[in-house]
Amino acid sequence: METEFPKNFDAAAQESALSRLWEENRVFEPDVQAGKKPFCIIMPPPNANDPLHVGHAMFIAIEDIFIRYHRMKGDAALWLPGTDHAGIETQFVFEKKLAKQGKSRFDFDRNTLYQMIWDYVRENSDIAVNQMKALGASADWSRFTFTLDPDIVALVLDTFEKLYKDGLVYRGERLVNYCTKCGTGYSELEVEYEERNDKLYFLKYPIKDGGEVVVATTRPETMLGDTAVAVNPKDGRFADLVGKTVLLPILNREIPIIADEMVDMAFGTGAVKITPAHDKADYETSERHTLAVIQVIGTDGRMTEEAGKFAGMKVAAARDAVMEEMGRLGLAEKIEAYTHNVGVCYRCHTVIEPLPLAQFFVKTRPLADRALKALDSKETIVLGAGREKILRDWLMNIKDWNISRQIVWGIRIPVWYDMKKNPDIVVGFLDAANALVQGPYGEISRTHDFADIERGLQFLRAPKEAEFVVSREKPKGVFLQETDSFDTWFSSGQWPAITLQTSAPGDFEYFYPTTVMETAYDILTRWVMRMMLLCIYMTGASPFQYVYLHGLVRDEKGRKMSKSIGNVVNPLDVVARYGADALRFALVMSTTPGNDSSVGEDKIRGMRNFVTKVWNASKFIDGYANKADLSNADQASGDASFKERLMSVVQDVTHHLEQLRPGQAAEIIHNEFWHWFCDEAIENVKKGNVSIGQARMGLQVFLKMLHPFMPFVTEALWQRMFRHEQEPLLARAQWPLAS
RNA sequence: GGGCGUUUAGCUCAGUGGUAGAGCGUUUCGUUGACAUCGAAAAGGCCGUAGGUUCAAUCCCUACAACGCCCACCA
Repeated sequence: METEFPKNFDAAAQESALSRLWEENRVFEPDVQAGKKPFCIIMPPPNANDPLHVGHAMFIAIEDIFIRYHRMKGDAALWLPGTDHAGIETQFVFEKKLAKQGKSRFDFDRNTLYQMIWDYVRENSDIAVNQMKALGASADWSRFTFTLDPDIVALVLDTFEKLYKDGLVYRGERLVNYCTKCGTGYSELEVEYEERNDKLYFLKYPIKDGGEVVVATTRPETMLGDTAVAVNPKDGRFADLVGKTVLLPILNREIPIIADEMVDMAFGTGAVKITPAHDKADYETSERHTLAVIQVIGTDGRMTEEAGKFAGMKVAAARDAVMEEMGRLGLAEKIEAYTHNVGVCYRCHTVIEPLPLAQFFVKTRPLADRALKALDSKETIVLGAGREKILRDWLMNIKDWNISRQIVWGIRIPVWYDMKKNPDIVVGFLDAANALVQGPYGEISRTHDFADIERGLQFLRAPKEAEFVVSREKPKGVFLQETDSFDTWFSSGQWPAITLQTSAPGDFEYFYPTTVMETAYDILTRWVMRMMLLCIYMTGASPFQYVYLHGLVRDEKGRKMSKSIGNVVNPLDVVARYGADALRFALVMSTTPGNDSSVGEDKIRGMRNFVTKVWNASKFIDGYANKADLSNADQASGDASFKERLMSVVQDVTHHLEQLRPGQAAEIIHNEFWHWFCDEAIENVKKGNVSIGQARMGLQVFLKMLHPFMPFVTEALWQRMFRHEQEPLLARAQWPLAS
């Protein structure tokens, strides 16, 4: 006997039981068979230890719709989940935790620190996964992958070795975007620009033969590292100065006046101080004129020994001190207010300090050309309000990718230095008393054993000429491994290829290239582009056919969600109050790729009402059908037109899902179910114009169409009303055909 | 400075070469059993501005404006 039909769908009480039902029946594992069409989405891996925010809920809703639809269609649908170690973010969070305990990362040797973070991540790593399950994500959890799984790491190292052998990885000294607060360098993509109100300082530099030249700068403290003054060769005002020598104030260093096209005659005085170590344009100029590179700012954000008496001062203090000194010398001409854009760290918004550092770079030009070809040939199609053009723009103007990060939490670069051959490599390590000892290896090794240095190793800085060996095993002899680790995106950029190579035997051959990559547009370049670069290089094929870029979720007033405004929607709170189905539908209905959407509580409540509507309509049909005598297959005058309309809805919904338009599909189902099926058709059942048999059949069709969007309530109804028929689980039922 | 996107009902957003749509909000009415987490009805839009193409433009083209994003950037 059926229990009495409950008045409402109790989402909170039933969702976990329904999840178990699906998991027990292994519904989410793809039915891999020859002849079945593969459909594969690689889940964008959330940070392993982060709780979900509403953006995650968005990708889960959209991807789950695609996956559930294709599963019902009979495709071998694989949604491959995983999490990311998120190197910098995670280490940053962990360091904050350490700071609360009055400690820092420099209190621990690398291995200890790595192990501590590992434990911390492990402790929290189920958070994201359980929350995704709570949202109904029908991913194949049996294939779950973590970026630091040993088999994944092995493949990442393979790729590095291959790139190195192919000459696509090199070690080079460049001006690296360095954040002195985070203590690591970044690629171009992690630098943001902010408008700042600063000052433009006009400094007089005496010329050796007499006279002076005035230069304008926003950073007077870097004058200590000047190695030239440049003017434009076409600038008549300075024609007779080119080739003369300037006596750099304070340090009294002799530097040349050079002519270079890079100088804008109209800006400032037309004469520019050249500081190769701390300005990108100046660095390039120095390469053209073979000028010395003198680093006066260190990675700690303080002035170096090269800065003479300013050594040890922080940059801001040094700026004041230098200007004071220049004023005393009568060489400060004037100071103007000046507004310009300053590069800042994308994460902590500290001003980025360009510093000369030897790092590993990936030569991106040849990789980008192949990615462009994949776009040209439509091997990969980008959906998202014109964002393919932005991607193309990046690919056409791409710069080499700095993949070195000065952090512990990540995959350590498999590069080794023979310390006997490279005594000038600077090492820093914790000695027996846990004190940091640092200096060139040649000197340090006189007073410390190699084994002690190796054990307590904190960091190692090799000059760009240092010889190195690429190897995942420690070579025999006195070798130390590079202490930098890979940019997190170097491993996640290989994600579609490497996960499928490790998930299950045959997966790669069957599912690669994947069908859809669905993610937020704000990581188009950081992630999607990198995946195209690396996966095409690794496999020869672009990793996905379609890129579906969803927009950012904003609050009901269109504002970005932020902790300071206090408008952050926590998806789990919403699930607890309104159910996962309501949240999913609210996020998806009427969204289009590439455009932001606003979601407030009103919308979620409205969709919860829709869930209730589905429940109640089902309840009515169930009760009505039980009373009616279905055995004599009654018919009614409106049955034919009912079926016609139903089939037309099926056709529309299917069409939009095929076209990757879940927002449109959702809107049609919503409107047709509510305003046609309920408001008209059910009323016609009451009037006898439509037979209950037809309505019951229609309900089944609607439940199937609704299932990808709101899996829980529809499965609950299916189990109650239709489970005895051929299809025991709605999640595996056959998608309706528009016939 | 270059590029891209957006502009539709009070709000948040879909959509279409041929009398404009949804949710929420508003107004009026309705508590006989699917649903008040509801139903019926209604108000509310020269579909950013100005031109052009077309028999016909909210939709295609051009220019402009506002807002947003990406990139570049003169030290």
